[in-house]
Amino acid sequence: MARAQHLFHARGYDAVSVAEVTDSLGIKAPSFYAAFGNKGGLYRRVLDRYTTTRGIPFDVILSSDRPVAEALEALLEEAAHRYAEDAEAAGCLVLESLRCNDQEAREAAYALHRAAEEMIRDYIAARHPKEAERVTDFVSTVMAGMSAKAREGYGTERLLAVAALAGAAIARDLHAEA
Amino acid sequence: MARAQHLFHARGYDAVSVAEVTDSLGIKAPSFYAAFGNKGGLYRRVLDRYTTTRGIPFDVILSSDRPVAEALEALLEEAAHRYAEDAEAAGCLVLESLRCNDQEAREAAYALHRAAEEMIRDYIAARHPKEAERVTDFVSTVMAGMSAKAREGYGTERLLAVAALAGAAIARDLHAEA
DNA sequence: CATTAAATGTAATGATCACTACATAATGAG
DNA sequence: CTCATTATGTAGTGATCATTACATTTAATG
Repeated sequence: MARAQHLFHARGYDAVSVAEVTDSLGIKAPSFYAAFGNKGGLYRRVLDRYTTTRGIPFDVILSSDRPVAEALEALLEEAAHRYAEDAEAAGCLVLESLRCNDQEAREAAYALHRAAEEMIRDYIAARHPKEAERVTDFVSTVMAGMSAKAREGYGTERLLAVAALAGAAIARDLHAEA
Repeated sequence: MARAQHLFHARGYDAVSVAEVTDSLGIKAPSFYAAFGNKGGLYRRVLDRYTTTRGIPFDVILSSDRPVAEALEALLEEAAHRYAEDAEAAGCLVLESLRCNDQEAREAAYALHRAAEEMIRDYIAARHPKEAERVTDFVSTVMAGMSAKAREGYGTERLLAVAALAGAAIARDLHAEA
C-alpha cells in the first residue's frame, strides 16, 4: 500500500498503469484484481491511507484554543512542510487528484476535499461567521496553489514564505471586523 | 484552431484524443497530421494562440505607473475575470498544462509560465528588489490556486474576493519595508 | 483535355490500456 | 493421503491511443 501510494502521489492517477503497480508490488494482474477489485478500488484505499499518513490533520490543528488566524496560519505552515517533505511525491495527493481524468478517482478525491474545506469553514464560522466563506475560499485557494508550487519544485522555505504572507492577510482580515 | 483551443482548455491535453480533435474539426487524421505534424505540434500552436486570445496581458497590466501593489492586485483581478469567464474552459490553460502527462506539452507550458513569472519578478524588482522573490512566489501561488478553484467551479465574484485578500497582503508587505 | 501535384479518405499499424478466462500450484480440512 | 478451496501465473480480451501506408479524389497547370 505504501508503495502504491508513493507511485500515485509521485505521478498521478492517470499516469500510473496497473501494470506498473503490479510490477512494483511484485504481483501479477489477477492477484491485484483479487485484492483491490480494480484500479479505482486501490485508489480509494490509497486516498484513505493518505489522509492518515501524509494528509494534514485538520482536526488537530483547528481544534486548538489559539486565535483563529493563528490556527489558520499554522495550517498553511503545516501544508508547506508536508507538501515539500518528499520531493518525489510533492503537493497534496487529494488536491492533485482533483484534476485527473478518471471520474471515479476525481470524485473520491473531491469528497475528501469538501470534507476538509467544511472543517475549515466550520472552524472559522464558530468565531468569525461573517468572514467564514471568504477566508475559507482564500485558505483553500492558497493551499491549492502551494500544492501546485510544491510539484513545481518549491522547497519548504519558499512555501513557508508564501504561508506567512497569506497568514498575515488572514489575520488582518479577521481583525478588521472581529 | 479556436475549436481545438477550447477542447484542450476544457478537458486538458491528455484527455483530448486526436480522434476527438479531427472529429470536432471535421477532418480526417491524415489532414490533421499534414497540417500540424502531430498532437504536440497542434498544442504548441494552441498555447501560442492562448497567450494572445485568453492569456493575461502581463505587459499591459505591469507597465502602468500605478503603485506596484496596485498593479499586482489588478493582475489578480484580471486573472479572476479571465479564469471564470468561460465555465467550460475555466482556469489558465498554461497553469493547468503544467500537470499533464506528456513531457513535450508540459515543457511548452512551463516555458510560457516561466516567462510570465519573470515579467512579474522583474516588474516588482524595479521598485522593490528585496521583496521581489517572495512577492512573486506569492502572486504566482495565488494565481495557480485561483486557476485550480476556477476549474472547481468558483465564479468571478469568489475569485475576486480571493484576489482582493491577496492584494491587500501584497500591499501590506510592500509598504512595510519600502 | 491531359498531366501532375496536393489534399483527402480508407484502413491499417503497433503500442498500451484496464481487465479476465483458464490452467496450474499452493494450502487447508477431513 | 484426498479432496476442496484459495491463490497465482500464463496468456489473452477488446478498447483506445497516436500515427501512417496507400489509394482515391480534387485542383491546378500545360
